[in-house]
Parts: sequence; C-alpha cells; structure tokens
Amino acid sequence: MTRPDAPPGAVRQGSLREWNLAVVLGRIAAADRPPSRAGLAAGTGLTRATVSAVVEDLLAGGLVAEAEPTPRTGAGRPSRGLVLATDGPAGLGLEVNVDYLAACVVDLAGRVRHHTVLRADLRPASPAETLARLADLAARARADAAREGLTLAGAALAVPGLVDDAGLVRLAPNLGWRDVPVPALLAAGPPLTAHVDGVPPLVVDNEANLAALGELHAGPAGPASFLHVSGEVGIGAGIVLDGSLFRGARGWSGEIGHIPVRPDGPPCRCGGRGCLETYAGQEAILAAAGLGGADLPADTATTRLAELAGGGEPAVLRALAEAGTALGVAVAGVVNLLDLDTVVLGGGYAPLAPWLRPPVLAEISRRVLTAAWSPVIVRPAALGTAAAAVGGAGSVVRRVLARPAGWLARPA
Amino acid sequence: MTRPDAPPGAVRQGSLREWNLAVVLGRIAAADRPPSRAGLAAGTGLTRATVSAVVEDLLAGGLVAEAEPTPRTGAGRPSRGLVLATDGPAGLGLEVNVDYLAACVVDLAGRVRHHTVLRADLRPASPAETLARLADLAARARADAAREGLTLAGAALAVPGLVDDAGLVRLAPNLGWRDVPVPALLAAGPPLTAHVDGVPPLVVDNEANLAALGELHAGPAGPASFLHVSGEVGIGAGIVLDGSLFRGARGWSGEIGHIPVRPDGPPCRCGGRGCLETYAGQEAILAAAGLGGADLPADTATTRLAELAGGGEPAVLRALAEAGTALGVAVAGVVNLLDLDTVVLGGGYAPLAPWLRPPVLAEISRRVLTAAWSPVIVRPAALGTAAAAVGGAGSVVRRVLARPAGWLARPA
DNA sequence: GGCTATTTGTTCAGTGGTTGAATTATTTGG
DNA sequence: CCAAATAATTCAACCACTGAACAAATAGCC
Repeated sequence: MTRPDAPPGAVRQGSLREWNLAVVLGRIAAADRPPSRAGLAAGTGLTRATVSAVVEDLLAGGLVAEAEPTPRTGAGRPSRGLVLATDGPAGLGLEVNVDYLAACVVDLAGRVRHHTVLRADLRPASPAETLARLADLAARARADAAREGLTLAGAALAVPGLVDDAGLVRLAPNLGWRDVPVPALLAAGPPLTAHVDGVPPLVVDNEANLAALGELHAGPAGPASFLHVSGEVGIGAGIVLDGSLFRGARGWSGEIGHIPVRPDGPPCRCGGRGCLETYAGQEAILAAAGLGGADLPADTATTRLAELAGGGEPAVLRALAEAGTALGVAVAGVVNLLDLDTVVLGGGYAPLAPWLRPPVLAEISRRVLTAAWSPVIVRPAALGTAAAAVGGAGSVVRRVLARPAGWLARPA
Repeated sequence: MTRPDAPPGAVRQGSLREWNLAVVLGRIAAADRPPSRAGLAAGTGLTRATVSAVVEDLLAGGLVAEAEPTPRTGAGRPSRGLVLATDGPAGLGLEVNVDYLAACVVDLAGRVRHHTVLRADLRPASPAETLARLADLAARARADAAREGLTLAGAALAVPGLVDDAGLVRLAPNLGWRDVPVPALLAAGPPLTAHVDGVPPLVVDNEANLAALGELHAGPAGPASFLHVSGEVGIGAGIVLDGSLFRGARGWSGEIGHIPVRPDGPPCRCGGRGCLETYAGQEAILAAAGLGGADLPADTATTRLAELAGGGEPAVLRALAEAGTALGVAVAGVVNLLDLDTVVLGGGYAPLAPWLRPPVLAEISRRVLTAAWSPVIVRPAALGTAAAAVGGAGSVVRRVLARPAGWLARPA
C-alpha cells in the first residue's frame, strides 16, 4: 500500500525553459560578483548557447541588466557581468503591529528602496481605521516606487496574529482583532497588481514568519535551518527549515509562548501554568524589573530595559536573567526536537540579546544532547525595526526570482 | 543582499524524460486501481503519445507490468491496466533494537514479502557480535528475495540512537553503543548493490525516523504532517512535514525525551529535572505501576501493562494516566510549534494507546490554541512490531519510485 | 451478423529547447 | 602587429513532447 508523494505535475515542453530561467536567475542573484554568461554556463552545467538564450529572455524581461563597469579578468575578450535589475519588479512590505505601522519597498536585488515607520498606539483603533491609515502609508510607498521606476509585483502584510490562507486574521490578541478580512478592507485603493501565478496581490502572514524570512535572506549566507524568536507582547517564532519557511498544516506554526517552562509557575491566560510567556513576555519582564506600572509603548519599554541593564540595574539584570533562562528552557526543547543549529533573537529580544544570550546558551548546553558535538549558535537578528515588513517585501520579490517565467509572461 | 535558494541544478534535455518517468510511475503507484495509459494522460496533462512512450520505458525496465485481467470499463477498446512490478526492485529493511533484531523485504508495491524477527537481549552483546547476527538475518532475507525474483535496490538499517550521515552511530544509549561504524562492520558479506544515484547501498538511520516514514506510507493516505512518537526505553519522535521526513540540520531531530514537563519533578540523567522521559519512559511507567523490579524485555513489559490496564488494575491505570498527561504536555508544545494536525502513538505506545490517548487529547485541547478551530487527531500507529524495519525497506523502494531513471540506467 | 459509436493505444510529421562545434568578437602579452 | 586566450553568438543536429490522424478492440443496436 505504498503511496509515494505523487510528483506535483508533469513536465511539458516549455517547463524546461521556465525552469532554466529560474536556475540562471537564481545563480545571478546568489553570486557575490556579477557573473558572466560563460561563468553561469560552467556553474550550471548548461551550454553557453543555452545560457545566452536564457539571459536574453531575462534581459528582455527587465529582470537582469548588464553591469556597466565590465569586471576585468585577464586576457581574452572581457565578460559582461550580469546583475539583477534595480528598475524591475519590487515588493511592497506592510506591517501592522501594536505600536507602529510600517511600509517598505524592496527591489529584486534585496535592497530596501523605501521605508516608513509610523508610530502610534493601535490598540484603541478599529481594524478599519488602522487599515485605512496603513493604506495611506502604502499609497505613499507605491508612489515612491513608481518614481524610482519600480513595478510592484505584489504586497505582503505582516500582522501579529493567526492568519488563514485567504488572508483572514482569525485572531490577533494584542491588537484586539478577531476575524478581520484584511484584503477586503485594504483593497479599497487601486488594485496592486493582477494575480501572478495564482498568488493574490496581497498576502497576509504572521509577523514572526515574515521576520524569519527576512532574517533568512539578510546577511551573507543565512543558515539553512534556524528558529527566529520574536519577543513582543506575545512570543512568536518563525521556523526556517532547509532554507524555507515552515508554516505548518494550516499556517499556524511557531506558537511557542505557551510552552510550559515551570508548571509550578503563575497561571497564564491560556489556562496553563508557568508558560514561557509568563516569564519572557514583555509585560512579564517589565513587571519583574519593577517597571510594571509604566504603560510605555513596546519599543520604548525595550529600549528602556536595555539602558537600565547597561547601567547595571540589579532588578533589571535579574529580570533579564530570569527571562533568558525561561527562554532557554523552551528553546532547548525546540532545538532538541528539530535539531537546529542556530537560534536568532529577534523583535524585542534583539536589543536585549547581550543579556538574554548567556542564560539561553547555558540552558541549551545543559539540555541539548547534541550540543557537545556541534554547538548551537545564538545571535541577535540582523534586521532592525519592522523586520517583518522587510521580510514580507523580500518574499514578494523572491517569488519573482523563483518563477521568473510567471513575471515575464504577465499581461504587459 | 538577497540570496534566494539557488535552484538545485539546471535542467538538461534528458531531465524532461527523467522527470516524466517519475511522474507517471508515481501516478501508477498512487492509484487505487490499475490506471490505463489514457487515464494517466488525462491525469497528468501529458499527451497519450508521451505517456505511451514513458510507459514503454517503464515496462522495458521492469518497474511496471500490465495487469492481466483487463479491467472492464464500458464501450470502446478495453484499456490495459498498469501496476507496479512485483518482481522488480525491492528494499531490504533491517533493525537493531534493545531486545530484537529484524529483517524484512518490501517490494515496489509496498508489500512486505519477507519478515523475520529474532528476539534476544542485545544489551550484553558487543556491536560486532550483534551486527554479525544481523548480517546472518540479512543473508536469509536476501536469499528469500532472490528466490522470489526480486532485486534488492538497497538496504536501510534502523538503530535506536543518533546516526551521522556516514552511517556512524554516534550514540545509542540503550544498546550501549558509542561511535560504531556500522556500514564497515556489516559490509562483511557480499556487497548489497552498487551505489544508485550516489546513495550508498546501506543507509543507517534513527529508528524513530524510519518508523515515521513507515507510518507515512502505510494506511490509505497518510496525513501530510504528523508527529510519530515512539515510546521505547527512551522516547523518540519522527517528524513528517508536508509529506517528507524532517531530519534536522544534522539528522538528529526528534529528541523529545527531555522536554521539561514538570521542572519540580525528579532529576533526569540528562541533568534536567522532570523531563518527559522520567514520566513517560518505559521504565518510569513500570516503576509507577509497581512493576519496577521485574526485569522484563521491553515488549513483554508493554504487553503486561496493557493486560493489567485492561483488567482495571488501579496502579497501572494511574501510571498510564500520569504518563499520558506528561506526554500530552510535551506533545502539545510540539503541536503548537509546528501546527501539526496528527499525532501517532507508535512503538511501545501503540498497544497502550487506549489509555494514553485520552489524557494526551485532554492536554492538547487545553494547551493548543488552534485546537478549537481544527481538532488534532491522536491515533495509534498502523504498523506493528519492527515498524522501523518496514519503514526503512519502504524508503529504499520509494527512492526508486522517486527517481526511476536512476534504476533504469543502472549497470545491467 | 453487421453496423456504428466509443474509447484505447500507436504512428508520424511538427515544434520548442538544448547540444556541440564552429565562428566571431575583444582583449592581453610578446 | 600578431598569437594566444577568453567571451559570446550562430547554426545544424537531436531529443522529447505535441497534435492529429489512424488502427485496434469492444458494446450496443438493429
């Protein structure tokens, strides 16, 4: 009763070219210096003839450009370096969070060409109001992109909550959202782009997921598998396995806030006891540090904690050590389960990493069986504020890179 | 600094046929009645002409056969049904466990054509002795396979421990193994098969991983993502995500025995406190049930527990409830993290499932945020004893199904 | 029994895309 | 200024899929 995964689909004649477009474009994107056609041929195993043909398609489609200052090599006819176009498709990244809105535009090469963050406490506002303000931000980002000659290939919106496939936000506790049909509310403006490859123009995803994606593609060569922990009011995690984001059966992976850390601990709103969130959630840390009363916006609170910790404030240091230990217990379980080699401290944890890292590492080395053979890396996130917006925008352009044929065949 | 996953390799002319061989073969394997060439064409989107050509290759290579009793359809020329060959390639599955050795042969269609289990306490034996006995079992299985006209395409060996890529068993605590170079010790006999596609003839893998693979392909249509928990002396888990086994960065995923369940609990040999293993490990359950002294072999102990629980023995029922709750706490954390929709109780847990399931479900519904929207299924494993051996043998033949071109091109 | 409708499987010219070798283009070094 | 070297393009050949026409085999119907 064998039932192997039936291969997705048959390969028709034209799929060959589609695939090779992606291969060549991927190589150009991954190279650290503009590769020549000949170099691509050597690297991919294709003939120079084929590479030339493929590159011609990419040039004509505006996905690739020839680097102006020809990179010198030695004797022989000089090669013409190929780079990703910076005036082609781009991705729009949006983010709604508890205390800010963000919009950004990322081009094919991964450069952030536009970035706006608008600070505001959004908990009192209704979803419609918030999304109207976001649409405003998005409109400005789009105008900016158009001015720079970029064509938006789609948008991604990050929200701190559970989202289903259709973009319905089932639950975003810290925003007070429940069953908010985001695409319908946000589509009030002019349509972003026609569907490409069946992907809707606006993808809504969890903030932790998109931040993890951003982290994956930031930096020189992101590790293949890692856990990206975002410490905000809640605690979310994005899981990257073998270089791609793991979303789970329904797209709701990464709920680590309620891993039991000390079952004899304080009760949690989830019904359990001693959940991670009750030790390492932002409110918990603030309370333990003696700053519970002050109703600061989230990022200010984090900055304040970092300052006080830097100044050696004992209560704050104790609170962070406590939080780090709890985080370490939970993370160690995840690392044992998934055999990850890297843990990234993101979101609100990034600025607190100097104090959180040691206890996290300590718990990992105590509890992870295989840590002795190959150590687990724990590091702060490379991306800063609104990492999820940048990650989301990046995921849009990366769709184009992964299937350039879809972009090339788009209706004018 | 975008760095998209460079597509694996370029597609050359012949890859097209290679791919379509896999597509068609996969469809034949997945169908529940022998499909016709015309049906395959309709299903895959290829032309009937192409399908005919592809099928001809598969028939010539002995991977597929025409079903003798032509399945009747209605008017028109009768179709000739295609089935997987049962006299073609087969996989050899081997297993070393604490109290038994096993060997089995699985054919292309997934049928178990040979199965031997040899009970023996292997803890006192040296790795070399144990592997010599296993080689003996394997030789008999191979002779049996040859008698039935099967050609072995490779072998997989399951061990209860941590294995690296080269087949070195780094640590198998319950066997007392450390750094055992299994392939070298087992290769004493005649070589199994030449490398196909760069895969060594003998693959060594973790028992929980292979059992999970077996579970994935047993039953009508295994769920795409699930956790397979094996309760033996230790507790291991195999993780299947989107229909394929997740092995982790170094192949050591699935260590769930040391997830903290009750940090105020008894100390564990890992250094932590209140680990899952101290509540739901086999020894822990036996001790809690008042059977700690009896030094029974593992499977006997499990059977005994099931009998006593069936008889309503209060101490045993209490012990199982306790173990189930602990297991539920740990599993809930995993389900939250990975958003799985199914949990399979395998290994020693399978016969105890009637008593473990309720507390596990209770903890899941308490702790898994999304359980309210779509319930998590908890069920006993479909495969019985030596599930890992069967799963391993299945993984061998499934390699052939996934890349038939490699098999067809093998050196005669 | 013979005819038609129907469906399966095969044959064959046509086409898209890659291959491999030859050719052209453009530079460095002597 | 020419030879050597490397890059890119051109072109006939070839491979695998496509589409349509055709042969094969059966059921239903008179």
